[in-house]
Amino acid sequence: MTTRDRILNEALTLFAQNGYDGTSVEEIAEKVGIKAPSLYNHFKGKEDILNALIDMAEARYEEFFGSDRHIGKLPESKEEFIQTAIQKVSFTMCDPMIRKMRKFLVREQFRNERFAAITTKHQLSGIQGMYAKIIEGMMRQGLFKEDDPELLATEVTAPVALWIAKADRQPDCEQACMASVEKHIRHFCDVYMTE
Amino acid sequence: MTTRDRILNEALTLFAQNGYDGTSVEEIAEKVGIKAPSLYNHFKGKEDILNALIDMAEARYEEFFGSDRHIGKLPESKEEFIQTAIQKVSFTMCDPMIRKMRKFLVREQFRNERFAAITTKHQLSGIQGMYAKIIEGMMRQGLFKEDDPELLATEVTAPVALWIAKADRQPDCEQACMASVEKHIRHFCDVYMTE
DNA sequence: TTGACAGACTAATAACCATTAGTTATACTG
DNA sequence: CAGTATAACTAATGGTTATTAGTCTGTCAA
Repeated sequence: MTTRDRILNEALTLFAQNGYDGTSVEEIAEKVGIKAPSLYNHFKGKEDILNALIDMAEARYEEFFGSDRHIGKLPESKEEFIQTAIQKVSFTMCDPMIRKMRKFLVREQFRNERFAAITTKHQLSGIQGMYAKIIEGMMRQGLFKEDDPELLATEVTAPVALWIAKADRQPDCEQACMASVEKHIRHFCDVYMTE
Repeated sequence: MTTRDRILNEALTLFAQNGYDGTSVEEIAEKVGIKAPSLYNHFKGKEDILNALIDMAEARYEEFFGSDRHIGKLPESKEEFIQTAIQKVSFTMCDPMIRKMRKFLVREQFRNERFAAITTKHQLSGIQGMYAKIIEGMMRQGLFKEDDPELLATEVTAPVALWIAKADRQPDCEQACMASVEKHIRHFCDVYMTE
């Protein structure tokens, strides 16, 4: 792993923990194991690190939500839909790297329009669009009752987003949050799926 | 309005705009119209202001979500439920003071357990509990189909919370957000209410 | 009128922070 | 081996920040 990558990594950790303004260049350098001025061999300055991180985040979400590849094959039963969904949520909630990205974004979302747009894509339009496609596909196969896929996507994903946010704030209730998520998804399927 | 209150007011505005670490004591004093050192006649220091603000927020949410008074009389028809809900959302979304409080809280939610708990109360448990009571009451009157009131409360409030958050980031799409909210609430009522 | 007090001011301090300049050592490349 | 680029270091600069000490002014009660 290159020094540049290690800097980005430690910066993300600290920004997620204490925010951009709450983190000093010296802190970052210390975590990397170099002196602060050496950091200027890799980045033009503190803000340059921030921009590199938001570039990363944008690329990641673009790749994840933009292509249809991540949708994979459509679930073929109610139980498969539920299991797939829960697994995705559990991963998203607990994976340390994704959690750091998310906290970083939540903290800095008001910094400028670009941060705002990426946050919206991540929290709302991205996941919603992805699930809209899945639900639309399953509707065509008769697994979901006829309805507006976009609306259903919002209704299933929004509560999950709030519970994930709660788990980010209070990591000790991850299990409780996952239980709520499962209960919610099962209820959603009971209402909107066929049979 | 006392100087102390003006300090709190301007501090909240700046904290919501630029965050706690992004705001200097001098900026606050300048907005109030006094010099920075004079501010120490009213507060022990910068962090003291922060704590006073979070005290305010906690008291406010405690009063708002704790008592049953704010629920008022239960809506007696589908349309009344929808109109009441939309009006509440519109007010919450647009009122400048509430918006500042919300942005302040979102920015500082990771500061410590207290901030985290208050944020959760505001974003999740508070509003959800309030709507659970309303829906439960309306269920008893036969306006809602028999179901778990807590689950329904989450399903109706969570998407709204995300759209309000989006409007906080991108105030130019308040109208679009309100339109989405209305569409969502109407759909929710079509699915879960009787008739 | 006097005295107390709240609350503003000026001035100063000590810490911290991002950044720059200049130097040195190590590791490839011809 | 020579030369060059990379990337680390030390030291210093300029600016900002929170905070404190001490002083001055106006207001109200005795």
